[in-house]
Amino acid sequence: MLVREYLTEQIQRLLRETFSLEVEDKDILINVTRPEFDGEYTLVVFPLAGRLRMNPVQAAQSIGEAVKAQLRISDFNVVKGFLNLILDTDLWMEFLGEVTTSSDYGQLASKDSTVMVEFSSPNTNKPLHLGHIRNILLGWSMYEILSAAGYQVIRTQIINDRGIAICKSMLAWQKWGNGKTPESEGTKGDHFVGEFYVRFEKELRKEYLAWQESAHAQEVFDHAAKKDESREDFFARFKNEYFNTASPLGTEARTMLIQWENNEPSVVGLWRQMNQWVYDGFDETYRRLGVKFDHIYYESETYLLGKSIVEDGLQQGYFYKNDDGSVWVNLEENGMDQKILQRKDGTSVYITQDIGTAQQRYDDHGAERMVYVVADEQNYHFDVLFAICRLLEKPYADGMYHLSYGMVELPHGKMKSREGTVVDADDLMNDVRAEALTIALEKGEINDLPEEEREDIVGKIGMAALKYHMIRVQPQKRMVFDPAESVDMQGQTGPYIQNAYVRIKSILRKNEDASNMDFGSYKPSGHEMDILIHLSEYPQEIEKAAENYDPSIIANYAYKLAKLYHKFYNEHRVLSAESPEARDFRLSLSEGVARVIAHSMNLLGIQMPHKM
RNA sequence: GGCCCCGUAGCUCAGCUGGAUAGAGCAACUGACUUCUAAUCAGUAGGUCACAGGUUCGAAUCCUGUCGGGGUCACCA
Repeated sequence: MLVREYLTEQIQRLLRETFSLEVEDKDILINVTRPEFDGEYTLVVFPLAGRLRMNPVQAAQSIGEAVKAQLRISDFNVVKGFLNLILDTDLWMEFLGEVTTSSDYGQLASKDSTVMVEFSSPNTNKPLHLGHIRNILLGWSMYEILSAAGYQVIRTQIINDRGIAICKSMLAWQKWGNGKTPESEGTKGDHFVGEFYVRFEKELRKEYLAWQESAHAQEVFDHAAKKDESREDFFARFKNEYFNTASPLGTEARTMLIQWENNEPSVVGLWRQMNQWVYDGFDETYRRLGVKFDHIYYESETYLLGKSIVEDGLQQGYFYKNDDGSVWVNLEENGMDQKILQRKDGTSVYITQDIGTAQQRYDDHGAERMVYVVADEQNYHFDVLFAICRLLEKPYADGMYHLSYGMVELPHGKMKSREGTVVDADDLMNDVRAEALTIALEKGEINDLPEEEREDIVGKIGMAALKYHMIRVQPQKRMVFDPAESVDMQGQTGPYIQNAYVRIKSILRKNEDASNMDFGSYKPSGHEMDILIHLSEYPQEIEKAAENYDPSIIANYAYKLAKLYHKFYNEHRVLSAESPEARDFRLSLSEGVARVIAHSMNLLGIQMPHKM
């Protein structure tokens, strides 16, 4: 018995049969009744009144009478054009029975459609940081939410394992690594490689500064600087060009890239080795975050397919060749610019791999939709990518969606690796865990548990705090993250929601008589009704979160449910209720809340502890 | 400058596919643990929903413009 579904269908039928009015689902606007009025659900009659040729109050009154006579509605009242409905208690009890017994409340009917979700997608030259965490959490919860909404979902990532960046780390390791390995240094592989990337950048900067004192640099400055431009501004702007032209280190790195593309065994061997170190490190971080992938794509394996699609597009006249031999696409008709797809030397650019990867994925899995979880700084990139796929009339073009999210910033501004202000993912997880441990020890509830169990609980609490903190904000909003204040554990937080669950589990553990539940003619209180109503909203919220690609909807839903339960808990006794019927009802209600809390939090990748 | 996103309480955010008197948390203050876990609850205080027009029975929500913040407009990824 899905309450909202029942109301919508039945009112639609009733309007047709009793009022000869044919209306669509979407014209039946049903809200949860505001607390200051009597009722559980409210039909907004304004849109219907005109079509019934009545004023809103009359219309609401006559619909109310019909509804009361024909449906499982015990009473109604009319306020202006709002028809407030009071449903039969036994309908609610039936609903509660379903929540507590069926194993799949919150699992929507299969939609028989495959969706692919791409997330994380790191570069292989640096460890994961705060920004990746937001990405990974969004991607993971979209996977869970879409699955609950009835889709077949494939989790994927693209690993940018080739290009100049990884060559920088490789070169630095060759030059200054002295044969060290993550094992020899006892360092996590991704951090190990990241250090060499940083080392390279440091040496490059040193080299660049020295070069700026040379006669050659003076010459370049005299020629290329804008009028009134300071040396400082000019050389800041010139950095990339320096790397690509005058820099000895740059030359070495580029040479390495060419050797890689030519499959030079020594270079490819080193590349494999360093990437493997990174993957081992990433795997550990993913494990701690509780995420997995079904299919991992590597840029090194798809960029050639991208290049061949570009070639085909050129043959078929979708793209054009410039005088210098570079290949372009003109998207001006779509309100975008012209975009390069292949350099004049025939090498591919960033977007090429995405073109190839999309095709590869469609061939592999036939997904009708592909969701890309990528920061909003790449909005334009994805507009262009999707436009190109439409231009090429790819069958998957219309199912592509960019789940764009705002950057995570620190109180002082953006994270900058150069200034050492990057918040490392592993460090952050350690911090929140430590904070959770401190609070748990103060409370003392879990002090007597075995070490292993305690670790498990503290880990769940810390991760809940971190994950909830990041998911509760709508994706498109950028967020400021203050590592100094770490993450709260009180108020609207993950642990607050876990606490409601733990309280319920504690009650259920103490309940020895879990045999037949008999609610008799128990009439739920206002607080209890609020919980029932909110429980009944759950399927719709999942649908909404899936349609809008917005996990924050579930985060807010779960919080409200926990809040309602805490409130109820403080005002009602469960085990020592005033009657056996009340006790049975409250035990059931608690059980239902625990199930839905666990289910909804699982959609966010958050696990429940049994004690805290 | 063009295009995109954001602007709601001191701070962090809900509410936005038009509905009733705009809601939470944090911070501040006041209460509630011999009573199923106080990581909780109850209360006080806090608002020109950035601004100005428009659309209509009704606008925080939709449209237009303005202002403020961010992103992007690379043969970087």
